[in-house]
Amino acid sequence: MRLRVRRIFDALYRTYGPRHWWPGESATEIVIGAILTQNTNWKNVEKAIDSLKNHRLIDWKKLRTVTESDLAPLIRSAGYHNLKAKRLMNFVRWLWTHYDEDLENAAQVSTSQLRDELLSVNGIGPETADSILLYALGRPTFVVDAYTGRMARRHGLIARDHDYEQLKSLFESSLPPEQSLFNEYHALIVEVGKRHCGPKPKCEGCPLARFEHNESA
DNA sequence: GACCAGGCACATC
DNA sequence: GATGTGCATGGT
Repeated sequence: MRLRVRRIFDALYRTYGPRHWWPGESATEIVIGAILTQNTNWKNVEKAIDSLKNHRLIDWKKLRTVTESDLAPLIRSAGYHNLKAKRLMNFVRWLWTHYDEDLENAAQVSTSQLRDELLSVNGIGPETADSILLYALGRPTFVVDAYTGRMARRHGLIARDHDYEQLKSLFESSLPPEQSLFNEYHALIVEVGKRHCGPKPKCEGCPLARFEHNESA
């Protein structure tokens, strides 16, 4: 199974090449994007981020000065705007309280401790926490998303539904713990996911077609 | 108009 | 522990 995890990566990389992820100009923008993209199309998130940029709000110190009701209309396009305004401010308060508004101050803290701290913030679940750790903080932690689960099920990596942590450890135990590899792999899964591995499989031309395929999955 | 998108928290059984 | 529901906009 571990070999298959690596072979799937090779097949995806050969087809799509490097993805240059995360699409964001700074760690701050990546964290904000990770929260805004929860269950949401990235295009809608980009509009919200542009709107925050126009208000010079991709900045933790500036974000300390606004309220949730200031923020919500600016991120409207990303959906769930009231909820996400709360979640974003929860993160802002956490960063203020624990790291003096600066992600760099988290550099000395172990990945597992940081992950636990992030998960304790209301609105930061496992995928968002891992996205922040991997893409904003450069930690080698694997990000699992809805595409990952479908791909793993349909292409014989797992028998049935596994929970987030089980899927995460399958990938992490199959690969050398390198940030650049985990970065690329997750991004490639999203790419093949968008093209072929949505709720309804679109298998024509899929680079994973030669791997076992469970039609019922 | 239905379905989907790079989740998460909370209620209920 | 599993399952269901609210949160919401914009693209296809």
